[in-house]
Amino acid sequence: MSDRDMTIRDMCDTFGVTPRTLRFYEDKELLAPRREGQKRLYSRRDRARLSLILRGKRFGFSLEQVRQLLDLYDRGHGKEAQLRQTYELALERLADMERQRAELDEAIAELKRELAWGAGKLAEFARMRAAE
Amino acid sequence: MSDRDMTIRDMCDTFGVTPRTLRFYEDKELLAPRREGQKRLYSRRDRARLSLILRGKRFGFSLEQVRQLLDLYDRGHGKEAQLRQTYELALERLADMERQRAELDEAIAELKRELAWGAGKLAEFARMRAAE
DNA sequence: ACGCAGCGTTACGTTTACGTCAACGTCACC
DNA sequence: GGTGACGTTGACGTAAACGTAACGCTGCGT
Repeated sequence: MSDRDMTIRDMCDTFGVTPRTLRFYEDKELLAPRREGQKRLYSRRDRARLSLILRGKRFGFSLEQVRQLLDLYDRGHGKEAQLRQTYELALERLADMERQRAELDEAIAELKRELAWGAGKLAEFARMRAAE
Repeated sequence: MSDRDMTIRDMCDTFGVTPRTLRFYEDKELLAPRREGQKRLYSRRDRARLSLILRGKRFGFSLEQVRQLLDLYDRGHGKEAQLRQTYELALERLADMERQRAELDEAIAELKRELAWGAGKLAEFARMRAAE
């Protein structure tokens, strides 16, 4: 039952997305579920792709980048050149993410300093109340 | 000369923003420079506010949140209650930022694992070429 | 047979933080 | 008295990733 086709609702429940999102991804050519009459049917392969899409988003890839990666993956099934391209792109992304983390760390440190200052001020108020 | 009013261009050069940005902030009531005829003149106080705005942005506050903080700051000049509110808000932001960093770390680790896998595959290709 | 839940398409709305003209004013300078 | 350089307002455009109607078809339960 785990490898049967799923309806759009099943997919939404499984992956925590809305129908609109799935149709949107389809529109962007990230997904291409089978049709049975009007209804969309998502195969195991579609589910694998959706997993990759969502993972890509967690990594901060844009949908467009994800699409390129999926295309590469599809077309270059194990072919070295394609893998290398994917690899390079991921490396760049990693660099981006580490830059982001550095900035975030910096901002966190700065904010903590401000908070320490504020805490000091508040403690001052507390002492004033106590001394009165 | 450091505490004289500045023109919009001076501001842009000093803070690395565009005129459009300054007008936009004014529109959003984040800034309210004096006018001399038509021209905007930014006082030392305006510059201080802009610093705070940009710092807030680095912290991930939205402009709307920044506006609220500036209002609090203005109206509650040193009054404990206002300071406390600002403090609380900053604490929440800090929590957000640390959550973000945790997610980012997680994503980085995951991406690194994928990269390691890719590197392995690429090494395999290299070995194949060497063995031929 | 009736009604409604659920899926479908199409198309416009939303959010944030500005960018990008367009059309005009004004000031110094040559 | 042009010619730029810089300033102004106003309005529309942009990006991403969907949300939100609006309206129709269809199957299912009663």
